[in-house]
Parts: sequence; C-alpha cells; structure tokens
Amino acid sequence: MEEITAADCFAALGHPTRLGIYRALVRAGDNGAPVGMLQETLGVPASTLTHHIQTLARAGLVKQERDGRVLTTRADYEQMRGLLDFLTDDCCQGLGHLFKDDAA
Amino acid sequence: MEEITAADCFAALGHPTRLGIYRALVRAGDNGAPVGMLQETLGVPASTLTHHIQTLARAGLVKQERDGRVLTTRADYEQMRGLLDFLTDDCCQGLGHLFKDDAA
DNA sequence: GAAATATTTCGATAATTCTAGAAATATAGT
DNA sequence: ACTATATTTCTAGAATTATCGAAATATTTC
Repeated sequence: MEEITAADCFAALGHPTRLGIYRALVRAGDNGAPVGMLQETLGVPASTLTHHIQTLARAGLVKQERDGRVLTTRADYEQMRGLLDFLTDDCCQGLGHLFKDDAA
Repeated sequence: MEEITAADCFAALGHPTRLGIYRALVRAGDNGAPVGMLQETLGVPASTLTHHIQTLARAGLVKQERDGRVLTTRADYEQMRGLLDFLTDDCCQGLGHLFKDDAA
C-alpha cells in the first residue's frame, strides 16, 4: 500500500463517528449494512452519515452496492489487510518481533 | 486500547507529514531523533514540526526526552502494538484469519 | 403518475486543523 | 553576562473538515 493511501485510511479511521461506522460494518459481516441501519445504530443524521461513509469509501475501507432503494455498505477487508501490512511490514519494518508474536 | 485512543492514533497518523515523522523515527531506532534532525530530513519549518510532533505525542505514539538543548523523540512501540491489537482483536474481531496468517 | 422510502447533494455555518514567521524560553559554552 | 544553539509558544491567516436541515434524486409500490 502506498504511504499516501495509508495516510488516507488513517485519517478516515481517525474520527470517532467513522471508526464507529467501520466497526459496525465489521460486526455486520458480509451482509454489510444499509445507511438507514447505521443511522439508527449510531444516531447520526443521514446527511452527516453519508459524508462520513464517503470518506471511508474514498480511502477504500468500505465498498457500496446499491440494491433497489437500499445502498448497502460493506467493510473491505483487503484494504484493512493492506493497511495492517503497511504498518507491520513497511512503516514498522524490522520491528516484526514486537507485533506478530505474542507472549511478549 | 480504548476506541477513543485508537481514533486519536489514527488521526495522528492520518497526515502525510506526521506519518513521515513517525516512519523516520522508526528508522532512527532506539536512539530516536532530535527535532532538528527531523527538520532536515523532512524539510518542514521548526514550529510546524513541533506541532506535528506534539500531536503524535498526545496520541501516545511517540515519547520525548530532553538531554540538554536537544529534545529527542522516539517512537513508542508499545502504543503501536496496542493500536495493532485494537485493529486485529477488537475492531476486526473474528477476522483474524484474514490478518494474522499469511499465504492467503 | 402519485405517494412512500432510501439516500444523496446542496448550501451555509461552525469548528478545527494546518502552516509558518516572529518572539520567547531553555540550555550550554565562553 | 553574552552568544550561540535547540526548541517551543504566540499569533494569525488560510485551508480543510464537520455538521445538518432542506431540497433533490432514485426506486418501489400502489
């Protein structure tokens, strides 16, 4: 993953509401969740929610798919994996011993 | 790691200059790097640099230690580990198979 | 095609963050 | 005490981000 892309992902996750959205989507699993459901879960006005979801989508952390009136959003696990790889392999290169193994 | 702390860490890393600072500090290793060295490496004015370093420090991603006139900054690997754990264990709970193992 | 539903875009304001020069502070050496 | 060095704080303007109601768009159902 490019450093710029990683920074975009971090910035996207660096807002409480957006981190909450992302976590809700992970919990929702492969089915994802429609905007309306997130709206109920998180108690954020629709237009605000749309903007946050778009920020996550621009960073590639979520994907959206329309099915009729309902726009379903899903977490993109590949992007998250890429972000984790960036952290462990690229950004913190040589510190794998600190991160990958447990039993510190 | 608390969700709020994680969001603070993400926000801190979500800026190209700060991500660059953090990576430079990881490369610098346990010795860390003084502000002046980062200034040369990254070509950022001192006052701007100070603010970015403070943002990283507030998020707990770096620590500073004064030695005479020189203020040395070091990456705090424990915090990074906490952040990675947050992602793999808490935020993306149940998706460990995607992240921890390789050979996808 | 009108009404209902789901979501986005528009538009405007408020809030925050970013940037960086200048002045201030702290320390060290002379 | 004076000078040089390292870094921070002050300050202010610019830029970006956040918020959300209202209007607009798209889709389904009747």
